[in-house]
Amino acid sequence: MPIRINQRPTQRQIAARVGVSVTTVSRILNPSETHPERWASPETIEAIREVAEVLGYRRNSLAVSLRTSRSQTIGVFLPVIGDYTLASIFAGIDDVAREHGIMALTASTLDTPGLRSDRAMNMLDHLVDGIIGADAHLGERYLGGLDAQRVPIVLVHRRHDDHVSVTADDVAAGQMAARHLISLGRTRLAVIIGRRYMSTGVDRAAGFVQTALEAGLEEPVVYDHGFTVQAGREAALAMIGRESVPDGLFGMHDLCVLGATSVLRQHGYVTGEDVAAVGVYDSPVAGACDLSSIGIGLHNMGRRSLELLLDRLGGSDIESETLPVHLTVRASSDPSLQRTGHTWGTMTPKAPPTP
Amino acid sequence: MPIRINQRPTQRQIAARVGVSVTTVSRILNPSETHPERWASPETIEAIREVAEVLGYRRNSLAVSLRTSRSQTIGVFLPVIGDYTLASIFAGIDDVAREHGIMALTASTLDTPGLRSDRAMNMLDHLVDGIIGADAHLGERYLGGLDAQRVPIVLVHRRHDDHVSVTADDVAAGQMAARHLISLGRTRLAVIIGRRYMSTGVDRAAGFVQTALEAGLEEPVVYDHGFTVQAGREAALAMIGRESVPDGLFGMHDLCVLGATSVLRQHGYVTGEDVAAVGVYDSPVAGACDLSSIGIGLHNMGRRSLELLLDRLGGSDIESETLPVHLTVRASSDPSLQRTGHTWGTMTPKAPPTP
DNA sequence: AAAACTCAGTCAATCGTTTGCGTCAATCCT
DNA sequence: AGGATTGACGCAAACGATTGACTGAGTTTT
Repeated sequence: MPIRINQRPTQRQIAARVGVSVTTVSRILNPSETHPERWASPETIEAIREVAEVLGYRRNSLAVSLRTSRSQTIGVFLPVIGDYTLASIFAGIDDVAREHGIMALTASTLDTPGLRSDRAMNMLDHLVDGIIGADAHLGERYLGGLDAQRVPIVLVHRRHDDHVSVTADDVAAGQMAARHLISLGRTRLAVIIGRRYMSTGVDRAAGFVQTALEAGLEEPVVYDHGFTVQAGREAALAMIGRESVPDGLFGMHDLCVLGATSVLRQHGYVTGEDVAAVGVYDSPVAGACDLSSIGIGLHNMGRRSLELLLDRLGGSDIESETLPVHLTVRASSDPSLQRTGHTWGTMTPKAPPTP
Repeated sequence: MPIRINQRPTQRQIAARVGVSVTTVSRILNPSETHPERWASPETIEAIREVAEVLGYRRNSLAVSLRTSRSQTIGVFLPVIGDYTLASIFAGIDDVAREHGIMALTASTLDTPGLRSDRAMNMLDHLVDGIIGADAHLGERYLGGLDAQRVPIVLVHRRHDDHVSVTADDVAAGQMAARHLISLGRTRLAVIIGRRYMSTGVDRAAGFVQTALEAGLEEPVVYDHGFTVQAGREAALAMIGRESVPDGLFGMHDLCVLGATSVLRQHGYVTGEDVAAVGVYDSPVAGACDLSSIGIGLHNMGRRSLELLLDRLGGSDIESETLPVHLTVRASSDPSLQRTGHTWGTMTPKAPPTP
């Protein structure tokens, strides 16, 4: 008896084997929640279940989607994939997707709106039930071309007035960073904000600058070179070029702070002493490099975004959420803390292993 | 004239507007490569094109897939998402996918074979045309349960005898690391390999150990705590616990090396001097932290994996590929190089900004 | 004993495309 | 002039599942 030769078994085959109609098979194999009626006798049910089992039946999601116009699929837009931050958010999304048997179609859009539209079209062709966007730009409609298709959209990480979003409390993060630096006696502050279209950096800078001004400091200098290591390097070079190296630096991503401090260090500015540095995301490297950082529950942020989208798809009204942030102080801002990190070849005396 | 009210326009609507059959519409709107015959008069073609345009027609990929049993969709399995390495590979895959109008369904499997099978089932329900797996385990069949469904599989990053794979030349990477450390006069070597089921770590360790032995050194100690920062910390603690801190350390991931050196540093072993450290992947943090590292073209690796899969789907025979690796030496292994990295609060004299 | 009500199903349409096989006129060939 | 070819299309059956409407036998109600 050939169980499955090449093709996947279908309901029709089960129906034939059991001697009922596909209707009955369909009704038994996935009882609708709304009408959980008994559509068949216990024996028939048993028979269908058994044949399905032995044949290794699995429903064809595509056929279901076509019929029901619900694809159990969502689209996820990431500005870049390959970055810890976005990938972590996606991990949270993936988590919830798995729990709900949903598939995620992913596309990285490189923060290029044109690319985003193209890929959105592509996704809609696959009838995604909803979209999660991590690549919103301030001052520019998010997927404006998709108005006609009313597919629910939830933004994550970056906010935009047009849509519900799940973001960190970025303003609070900025305030927190500024207060921390000020409490350490730092007076000449600077902030690397990523790009001007990213609400994350903009909001953090807003809180940062506001707090600095309220404390009577000069207005912090804002650098918008990006959020990568390389961007941090460029920002640092700019600081050096304009001969205004800050004594307190806040960067919107651990990586750009590391990039910046590496260049500053090259020019003689010792991190933790000459310049206190604070990053964001509290990524693993921050821990390994003794970088003070403001942690954001990225994984949870991803989770919430899909949970909200699912609520929305379930018919509920949803509202934007703001997640709390917290600061972890390390030696990069407070040199009194033990340094564990990458102090390659310093003159620090070697200690014996602690017992 | 209502252009599209709520539903997406269909071929039927176009057919009705133009006054032809859906057959003709279908044939015009996507001429089959095999039979590029003229199915309609120039005027009809023009009319169909125009109506399609004005209605904003887009074909329903699901319906197409159902009919043709080709979904233009692939499944991608990642062990973890949120890691630079895997995310970069995925970025390469995503690139090719975009170029070919293919959608990628992603699932992270946390290196748990059961989870992988479950999600594979899910993907097959969506009729993925093929699968790319970055989470193969040595000594364990990869997706063995999927034999009946003969869906093409290409492995990436980690190899496995059962399938074609695109990997880095991991053995060479290990040899390269060992030779480098040996050339620096290091004699007590150790290697952090990730987990024993990862061909990456195992192969790198093989090359590393072999080279060390050939050079007449003692056999390097192997640590298999994992590849994360935390794993590196644990490995370092193990080294200290067994009182055999190496003077040359090779770790299979920049992050675990950073984790390890941070702990070692805490115990007085200065990176670059007491212990020369080399990582893998040459990630941005390696640059920022002056970590010597063996770079692998991860993005390209991802690209090649999907390109191979597509070749396979196109009917070609495909073979495994091995990509070259290259070492970038920085201060973590060679202290004579300029240190730029995160030397928080050292006593290095401050230099004036270079002009 | 007729009406009403379950139970255990079936029928057939539908989702949006694709595609092998016609068809019907006009034109071409010899 | 009669057969063959070509151009321009249409029919209808898939693909695999869902679902509102219906049926026919048995049981209960009044």
